Amino acid sequence: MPRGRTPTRVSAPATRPSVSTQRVSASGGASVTIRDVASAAKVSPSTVSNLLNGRDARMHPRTRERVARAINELGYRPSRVARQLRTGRAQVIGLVVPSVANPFWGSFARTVEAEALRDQHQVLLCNSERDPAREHGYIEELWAGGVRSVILGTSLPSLDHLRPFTERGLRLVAFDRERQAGDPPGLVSVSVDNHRGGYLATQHLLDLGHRRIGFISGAIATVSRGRRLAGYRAALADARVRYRRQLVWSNPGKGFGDGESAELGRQGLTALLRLAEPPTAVVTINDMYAIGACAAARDAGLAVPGRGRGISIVGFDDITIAELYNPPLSTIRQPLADMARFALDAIRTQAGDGPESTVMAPQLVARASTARRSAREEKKVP
Amino acid sequence: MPRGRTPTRVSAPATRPSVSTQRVSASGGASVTIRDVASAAKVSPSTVSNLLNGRDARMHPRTRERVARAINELGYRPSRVARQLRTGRAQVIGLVVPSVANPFWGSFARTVEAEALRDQHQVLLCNSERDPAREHGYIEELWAGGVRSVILGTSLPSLDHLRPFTERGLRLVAFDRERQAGDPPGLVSVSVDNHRGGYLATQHLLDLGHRRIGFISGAIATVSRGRRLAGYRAALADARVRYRRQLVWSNPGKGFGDGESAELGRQGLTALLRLAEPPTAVVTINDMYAIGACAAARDAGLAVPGRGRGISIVGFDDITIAELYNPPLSTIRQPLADMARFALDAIRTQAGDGPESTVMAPQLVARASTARRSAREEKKVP
DNA sequence: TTACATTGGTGCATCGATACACCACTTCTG
DNA sequence: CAGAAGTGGTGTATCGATGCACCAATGTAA
Repeated sequence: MPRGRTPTRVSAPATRPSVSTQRVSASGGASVTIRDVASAAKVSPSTVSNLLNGRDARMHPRTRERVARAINELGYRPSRVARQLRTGRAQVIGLVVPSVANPFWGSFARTVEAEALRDQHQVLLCNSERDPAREHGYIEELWAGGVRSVILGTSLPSLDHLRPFTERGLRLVAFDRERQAGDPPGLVSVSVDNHRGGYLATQHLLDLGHRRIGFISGAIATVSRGRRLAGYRAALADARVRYRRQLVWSNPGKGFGDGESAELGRQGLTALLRLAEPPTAVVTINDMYAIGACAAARDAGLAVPGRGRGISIVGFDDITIAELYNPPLSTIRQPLADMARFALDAIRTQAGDGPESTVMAPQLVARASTARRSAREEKKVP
Repeated sequence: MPRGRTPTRVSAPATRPSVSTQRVSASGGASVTIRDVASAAKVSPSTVSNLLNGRDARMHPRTRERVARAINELGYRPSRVARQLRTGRAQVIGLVVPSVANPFWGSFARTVEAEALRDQHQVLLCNSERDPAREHGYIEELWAGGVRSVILGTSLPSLDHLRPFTERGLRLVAFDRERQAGDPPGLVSVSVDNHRGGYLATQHLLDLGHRRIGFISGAIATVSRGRRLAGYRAALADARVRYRRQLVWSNPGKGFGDGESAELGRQGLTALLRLAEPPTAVVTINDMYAIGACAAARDAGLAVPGRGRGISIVGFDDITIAELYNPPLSTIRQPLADMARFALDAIRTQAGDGPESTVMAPQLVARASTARRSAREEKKVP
C-alpha cells in the first residue's frame, strides 16, 4: 500500500468476520453501506470512515468497539469503487504480460497476484501478445479505469509513448527489460542481466566443446532479446569462435505472441538443421522455445543431447517444466519470485523514495539437454 | 489465437470517437472529465452522457457533432470507476482459477481475457490454489468491488456457500465442474464430461493390454476428479478387471495448489512404483501430473512407455506442452477454447434467457506415452 | 385562443466513501 | 477567570457519470 503505516483496518482479513456470521441479506437488497453501519452504531459515517482508515487515534475505545461490532454484525465491506472514486487510489494493479499461456508468464502472474493480495490489491490481467499497439491500448484502458500502478512485462525498446502517463502519475514497472537511456524518469525496471544470461548459456556450450552454436529467438527487436544475443556474441568472441549470421534464427513474422513460442522454437531449429553445416548446439530465447526445439530435433530423428549424433539445447527462464522435461533442460534461471517481489515493492513505495531499477543475476542450471560434443565432431572443427 | 476475429480497438464502444488525436495533457493535470467536454462543446454534462450512452435519438446532428469533436480534441475517456459507482455495472469479470502457473489454467485465462476484451471487459485474476476459503474470500472481495460476473474454475462439490451472492445477482459460471443437484439456480456450469474422460483414458490403456492400471490424482474431494475416477472404475468394470484400491494414489495433504501438480504426479508414481505389484500404466488427473509422473519414471530408471520394462502414462487436458513433451503425451483433450467462449456467452447474456449448463465431449489423443504391454507381462496377468 | 404534443436539451439528486474544517465540551494554566 | 489546549466527534462538499424529471420553445389541432 502506498501509504506509510498500515491502518487498523477493521475490515482486513485478519479481523474479518468469519463467513459464518456474515449475513448477506438474501432479499436481493442493496449492499450494506457505510451509512447503515453508522446508524447501527449511532455514530456518523465519518466516524466509521475514520476507523476504517486508521484515523482512530483519538477515538474513544467504547465508540471504536461499537462501530467494530456494527461492521461485524452487518457484514459490511467498504465499496472499493466508491473509495476509489473518492481517493483516486485504486486497489488494483494492472499486469500486462505477453501471454499467461506461456508458463513463465503464468508463474509470474501467479506470484504477482499472491504478493498483491498481501496489501489487499487486485490484479487486472492483460495479454499483449507482444503487440505494441495492444500494449498501449491496455495502458490507456487501465488509466481510464483509475489504475495507477502497472507492471508491464514488455521489452519494447522505447517506452516513450508511455511518458504522458508516467508524467501524470502512473507508477510503471517494466519487467524483463533493462533500463534504457532516455526512459521516462520514474520508470522502474526489474530485469535479469540478459547479456550475462546469453553469455552464460553460450559459454556453457563452448565449455562442452561446441563450436557451431545456433541462436533461436522470436522477433529480435526487443531489449531483452537483443541483450541475450549480444551476450551470445560476446561469449563466442571471447572463445575466438567466429560469429555466423546464418546460425541465428529469428522469427520473420511479427506479432506472434508467447502462446506459440514453442511452435517458433520448433520452426527455428528445423530451419537451422537444414543448413549445410547445422549447429551442434543451440541457445534458445526461452524454455518454451527450447522445448519446441527439442520436438524439432525429435522430428528430425536427432537425439537431445545425443551421444554420437545429436544436438545440445539451452533454454532460458527455468520454468517449472524445465526440470521435468525429458531430457531435463539446461537453462538460465531467472529469479522469478525475487523479481516479482521487487516489482511489487516498487509499486508499494511512493514514487521518488522508491527503489531504483534493478538488474538481477541469472544463473546457469546445467541439466541433461546439453552434453559434450562428440569426439568425432571435435576432430572436424577443433 | 483460436479466436476468429481480432478486435479493432481495445477501448471504444462503437459510438466512441477515435483516439488517434488524443492529447494527454503533459502538465500533470487532472483527467479530462465529462464536464470539461460539456463546457468545451457548450452543452450540459447530461448531453454528453446521453451521447455516450446512445440516448441520442432526438439529438440535433449539429450538437452531436460538436460534442463528438470536443471528446476527440480533449481525448476524453469516461471514468470507469464513476460510471460503475453510478450504474452498479462493472465492466469487469472476475476469474478465479486454481493457479495460472499451471499451463492449462494459463491458457484458459488468456482465452477468457481475449474473449472478454471483445466487449470491453477487463479480467481480474484470482488464484485460489484450490483452497475453498480463498475461493470464497475472492468472491466476497470481487462482490465488494462491484464485480457481478465471475468465472469460477473450481470443482468444489458444493457451491452452496455462494448462494447468497447468486441470489443477489452475481452471474456465476462454474468451469471444470459439472452441474450438481442442489446447485444454486442460475448457476451455469461449463465442463467436459469427466466421467467419459476417465473412461476413455482407462479404456485406451486396457485396449493396449494393460491390466494393472494406476490412477494418480490430487485431493479427490472435487467433482471433476471424482467423476474421472468413476470413469476409470467403470472402464475397469466393463473390461472385467478388478479395481484395486492401492493402485489409486491421491494427495494426502490438503491445500496443494495446481502450481505444484507436477510435483504431486511425481510423488504419486514414485509411491505406486514401490508397490509389490506396481502398475504397468497409469491414468493421471492432468498433464502436469503426467509430466511429473514421467519424471518419476525416469528417476526410477523406467522408460515411458518402454518396450520391455516400462510404464504407459495418460494425461488429461492436452495442454500445449503435451504434444511437445518427450515422449509426446497421450492425453484426454478438453475443448478449451469452446469452453471459454461458452463461459463468456453465459456471462454476456442476461440471466434467465442465458444458456443452460453444458457438458462438452472429451477426446482421446493417443500419442507416444502409451504403448502395448509387453508380451512377457501379458503372460503373467492375462 | 387554449390545450396539448413534440423537439432538443438541462437540472439535480444520486451512487458510497472520504477528509478537511469545524464544533461543543472539558481540562489546564498563568 | 479568560484564554489556550485537548478530546471526541460531526457536517458537508466532493470524486465523475448517470438518467429521470422537467422545462422552454415551437408546432398543431380543436
